[in-house]
Amino acid sequence: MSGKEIRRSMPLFPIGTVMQLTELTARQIRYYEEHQLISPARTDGNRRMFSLNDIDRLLEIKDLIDQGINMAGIKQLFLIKVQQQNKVETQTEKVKQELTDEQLRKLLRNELMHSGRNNRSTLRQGDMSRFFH
Amino acid sequence: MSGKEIRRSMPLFPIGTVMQLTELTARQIRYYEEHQLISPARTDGNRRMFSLNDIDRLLEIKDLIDQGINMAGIKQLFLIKVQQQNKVETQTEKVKQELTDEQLRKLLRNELMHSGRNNRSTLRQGDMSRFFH
DNA sequence: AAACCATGTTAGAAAATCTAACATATGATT
DNA sequence: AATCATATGTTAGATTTTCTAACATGGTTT
Repeated sequence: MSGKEIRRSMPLFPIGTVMQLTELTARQIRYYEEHQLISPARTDGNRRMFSLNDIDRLLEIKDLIDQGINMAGIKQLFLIKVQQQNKVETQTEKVKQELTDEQLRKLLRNELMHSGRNNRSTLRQGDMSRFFH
Repeated sequence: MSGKEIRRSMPLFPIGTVMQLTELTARQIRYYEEHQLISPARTDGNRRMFSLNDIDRLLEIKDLIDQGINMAGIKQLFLIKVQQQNKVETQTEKVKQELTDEQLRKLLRNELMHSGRNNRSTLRQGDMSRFFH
């Protein structure tokens, strides 16, 4: 349960890299943080460090902005998204409760093979699964 | 053939991030560059920017150093590695030449399904496929 | 011991990022 | 039309991060 791994939530990128990757300006990125659409980590020296998840989120934000949605709207959409997510999860829990051990094993095996863990979004795209080779 | 993608060769990480990820000091990283074991990109402002490939390589270097191999030895090993790689590739080429179109299609299909593109190393591990979730 | 190798440490300069403030274009509200 | 709010641009000054270059040092090799 230890060892060096890169997780989607690991803060790895400085704002300059994120600017390139998202084609957003530093001003925009900071503004979205100000409105709590993202919460990048900070170094000891107070520089923002972004994770892959942060970048995903920024791409989603960009998309929604392009669709004319404002800060408040985007915040709401994100809220709804987690709710949906939670709903799905408790639903899954419930189903699992009803399964026999044998059935459970099959289900888990299947779950591991497919679905890349949670990241299936309720909204549009914006995740980076399409990126890595 | 365009669009924003993250490639293993894209320079994304500043040296600070690489230090964390590899547990090498800045001094070490720069020293290895000096000896041409890596060639990180530079920003307009001359700051080093590392790709996933660079990080892989640094992890390999670290490993080889731990095994007591020196700069010259590592450089040689890397040289041999590309030669091996090239050999495999021309071999593959040759084989493909001899195939019918039908056979070729099958082979390509297979190649796409398995083997994550080139990164199977001749040496030990050191690639980051194990990292991402 | 002398030389060499890999790394540590330091100093001074330059680049990247930070916050805060003010500026401005666009669209909505009165 | 005048005003307001929103999202973003721009600037200034401070701080952090990274850079190169030089010198220091503990092990190895000769």
